[in-house]
Amino acid sequence: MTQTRQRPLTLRDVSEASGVSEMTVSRVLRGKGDVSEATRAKVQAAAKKMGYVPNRIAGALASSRVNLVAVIIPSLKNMVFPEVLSGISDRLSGTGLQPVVGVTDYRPEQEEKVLFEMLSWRPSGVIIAGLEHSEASRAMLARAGVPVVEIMDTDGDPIDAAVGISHRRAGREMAEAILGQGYRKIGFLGTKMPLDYRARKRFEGFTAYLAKKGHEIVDQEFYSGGSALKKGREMTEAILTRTPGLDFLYYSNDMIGAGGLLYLLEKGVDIPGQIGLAGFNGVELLEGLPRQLATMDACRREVGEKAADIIAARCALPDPLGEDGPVITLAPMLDVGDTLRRS
Amino acid sequence: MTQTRQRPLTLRDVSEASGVSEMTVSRVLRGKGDVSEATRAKVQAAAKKMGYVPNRIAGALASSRVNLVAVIIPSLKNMVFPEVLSGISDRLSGTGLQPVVGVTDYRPEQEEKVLFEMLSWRPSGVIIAGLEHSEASRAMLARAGVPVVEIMDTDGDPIDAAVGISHRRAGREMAEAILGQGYRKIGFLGTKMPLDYRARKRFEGFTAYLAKKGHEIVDQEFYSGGSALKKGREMTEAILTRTPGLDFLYYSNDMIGAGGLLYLLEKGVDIPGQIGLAGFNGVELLEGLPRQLATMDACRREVGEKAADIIAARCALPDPLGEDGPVITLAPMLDVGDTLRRS
DNA sequence: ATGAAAGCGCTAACAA
DNA sequence: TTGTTAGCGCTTTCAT
Repeated sequence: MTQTRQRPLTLRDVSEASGVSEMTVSRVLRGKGDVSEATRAKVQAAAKKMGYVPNRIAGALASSRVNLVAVIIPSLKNMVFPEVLSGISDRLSGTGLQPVVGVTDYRPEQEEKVLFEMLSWRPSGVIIAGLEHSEASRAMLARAGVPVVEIMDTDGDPIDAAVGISHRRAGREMAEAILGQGYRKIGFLGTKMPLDYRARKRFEGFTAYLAKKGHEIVDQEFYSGGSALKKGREMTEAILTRTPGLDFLYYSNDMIGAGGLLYLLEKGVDIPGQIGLAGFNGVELLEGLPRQLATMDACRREVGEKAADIIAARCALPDPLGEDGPVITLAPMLDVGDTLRRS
Repeated sequence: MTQTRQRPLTLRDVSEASGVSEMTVSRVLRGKGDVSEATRAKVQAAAKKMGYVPNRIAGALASSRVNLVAVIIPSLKNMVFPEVLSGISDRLSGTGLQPVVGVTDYRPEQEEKVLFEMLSWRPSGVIIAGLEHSEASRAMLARAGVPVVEIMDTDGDPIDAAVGISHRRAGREMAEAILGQGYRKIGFLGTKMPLDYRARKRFEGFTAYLAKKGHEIVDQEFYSGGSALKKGREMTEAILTRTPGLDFLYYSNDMIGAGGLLYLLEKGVDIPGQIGLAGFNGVELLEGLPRQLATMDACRREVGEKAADIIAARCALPDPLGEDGPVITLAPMLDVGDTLRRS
């Protein structure tokens, strides 16, 4: 490694190299204020030649402005959050704001740590998954003095703004569709995740609707860890061995649903005649399966986009905290695919 | 939103609230230096009650120490980088270092921008995917004055340290295995990504070995965008329609390979008798498929772990740039699965 | 064990 | 259009 320089360059170095005052160099590099074309060119040439990289730490401290948006999500491993992220970064690009991602692993203590860590960099805004946070986290968010958007869920009390779907409603609508097609002996397969509040809300909405119509879930199966596709197979086999009469399987996510679908097709089960299936999320993967699994789209990209828009808009305001942000409830879209219609 | 406070709290606020000098408060909060138990307790109580969040910007400026490691990767959308990331953050946790992720979308200009942006926060180290960077990027990395680890690939010239596999060798070994099983009419299916150097190196290694043995690829098919699983189906159909005699399909990633596998099984093709298949990456998903697709593991998790270890170790050194870091070449592991043996 | 002073590299505000 | 001065909120260093 050709170590060109131990000490990073400062504005002063550029100033000396170009014979222009630090202040003017700063102006050129930020594109603010009036600078003559000649000076501008001279400074830019010098900065570029030296390979000057500004020190945002100093800049941020001096201006008390940080172009960072903290994005706090539970996981990167399941395709849903990367899509949200991509919605966020698309909309943020061009606003001068930059997303910075923190991952909580669905653990509240971890969320607290990550949040503290990120807030200590004084970001311009926070986008955080879910409405359930520890007391300490809620307090930090409320005091942070920046716009906060809670995403993915609107069943609850936002601290500030929120963008998402109602998972209770998603569960309810799925139940409605399933009963509507005449399925009655319904099994549920999900994650063993007491802290995945959104999965739980879907489950609640689902069972509540069944109950209202005088039905209930006949059997259920939970898993944790491992390859979701494989777990979907195994759970499907397990639940059908235990309760052979089931005519519908509702999976808490598309990946395990896809595993179940592949398993049942191999077994030669008539889908959706003998058994109907549905998942949740609307992941792209489904398009390549032998049958299109019924699912419900959580509008992940759109959630990210809208959240980013809210942050960007409020950061542009003179008083970003003038009033609470909006609560935007998107409508989850049922896609019956090939596995949820008996007609 | 109950806006408790407009101005974030400072050390001074905690100092006043606890009746202890700023300096001592700082010592308590950082756990450095000798502070009496009584003072410590008093300060901690005050800070906690007020909900003080330290200002790292000021801290970093004053100490010229930043506990951030910049991690720059091409994409979050394909399961490979999330695994690398999780390896990184596991190993970094406990060292006091925090990963910060930037995404380049396989675009060199974007890489340059992201890198500049991250370096402007003066991170303690950089982990960046690939060995191919623009001149400007290489210059920035070389001048950054911090350890740099280039990951995923070791076929080339690292700036400083590197951890990865040889993709040429991965391609070569796959070719060897395929020819070894007697397959001769080989088709290649990949991404239309001139900037995915690693995919290209695998391809080169693959074709070079075939050539050495007097063979060559009979047909090929490329795609871009869309659901990889679905594209895998479509490409497989396309290539076999055009060139029906193929007896092996080598896919540049497991996802399109999985799509091809599902397609061929549906068509009733004898796998691996009539046609053999192989992908690349060793993704978890494969475990749930009807047949285990042959693949080659890129050791993603391990790459992340080793890269993080290198950074952590060198950051702990008095002179992190004393000498160039190591180049660690991991051995890609061939997994023949169920689709690459005729025996 | 605690405090006081100086300054990290930049930018806001003002002066020229 | 350009330069000067005074901090931003912390930590370093040195004194007590």
